[in-house]
Amino acid sequence: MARKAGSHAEITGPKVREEALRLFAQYGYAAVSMRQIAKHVGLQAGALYTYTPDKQALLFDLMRDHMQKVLSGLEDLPEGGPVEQLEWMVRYHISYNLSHKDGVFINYMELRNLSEENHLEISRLRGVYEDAVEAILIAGQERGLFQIPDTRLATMAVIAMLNGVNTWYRESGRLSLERVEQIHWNMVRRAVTGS
Amino acid sequence: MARKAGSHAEITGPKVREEALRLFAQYGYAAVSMRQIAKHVGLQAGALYTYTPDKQALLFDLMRDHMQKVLSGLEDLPEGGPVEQLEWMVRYHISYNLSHKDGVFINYMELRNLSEENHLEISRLRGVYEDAVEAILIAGQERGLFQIPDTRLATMAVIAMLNGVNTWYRESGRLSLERVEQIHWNMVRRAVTGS
DNA sequence: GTCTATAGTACGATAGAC
DNA sequence: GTCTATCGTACTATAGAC
Repeated sequence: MARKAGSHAEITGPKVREEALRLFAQYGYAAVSMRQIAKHVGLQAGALYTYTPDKQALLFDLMRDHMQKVLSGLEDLPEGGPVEQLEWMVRYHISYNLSHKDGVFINYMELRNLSEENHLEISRLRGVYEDAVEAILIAGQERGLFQIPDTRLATMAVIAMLNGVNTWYRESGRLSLERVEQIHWNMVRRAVTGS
Repeated sequence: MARKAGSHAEITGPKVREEALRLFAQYGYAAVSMRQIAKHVGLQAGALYTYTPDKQALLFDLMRDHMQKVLSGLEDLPEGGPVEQLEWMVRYHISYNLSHKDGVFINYMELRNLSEENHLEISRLRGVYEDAVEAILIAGQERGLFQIPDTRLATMAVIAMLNGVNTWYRESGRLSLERVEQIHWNMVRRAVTGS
């Protein structure tokens, strides 16, 4: 297909999202201007509006895409007992988050910059993830494998602990990813089973 | 002392800080304007500069004050064994954070909006807190009370888990503060001792 | 699809009156 | 200590040319 010089929709669209994600994660949604995003993509600011109706929609799309990818990864949850499933969840959560730091970060930090409608949808998706974790804890509790006084609180505590990894882990650091996963699994296992 | 009408330094100064803290926590530093702060205090924007050299200094002062209060609370750490000290830390962390939500929140969210120099100082203060927690874990490890493969990782994991409470706890909710503290202490104890 | 140009608004910070 | 007024700059978003 013949195409005008400077027309690169298939490349430019993803690049806009990529740069926006990076810049939002680094400086925060409110602190990043459309001009700044455009500059990093190699466009004038006005041209961004070919790819997003406005700045808010750009943020929302990035956050929703992140959550949808996180949730679709849950389809690989292995069959088996709650203990095996919980270990898989711990490792999946840590490794997915570490390989998608920017997405994780904006989903944490930018909730308050969403419109009310968009906020509701992202919170809903987050709830689906929390429910998936809690379902494992409930199953283990019912079979007497776990000793958990409150499965919802335990769910939030486990997720919070695992989220913490992203704040300090460095690939060049002292501990390998496998070791970090393993130590966290040990702590989570002991926290929910007492053994 | 006679005083001009509208002169209220002793009242206005704290009120500026109070409103700034509230607004920064609610909307984010970058999204809040000096005009907005002034309006909530009952001033014109220019008058704010009687109380802070600029917006950045206002943020930094709020964050530093929060960390200094958190750290000065550590002076009440009871003498005794590592297990008793760790329980105290868990309860202190949860209850202090829940009673100073806005301060906790901006110290989490606004690090990236600090100048490099200010960022260094806040990170240093945070490090002092982390070191205090780790010292307890190290003491327990040395006495054979804890079984922790890596005390630094365990420190970060415990702090992350406890920080999570602020994201979901509501006073009007299902669980009392005491119960939340107690359940978390149980999980932390089991995570570090395996019993 | 991207550009230039711009409308309309808001920002942080300062100057000088009172 | 607070006000009014304002400087200089930056913002989101749109219009119209190519």
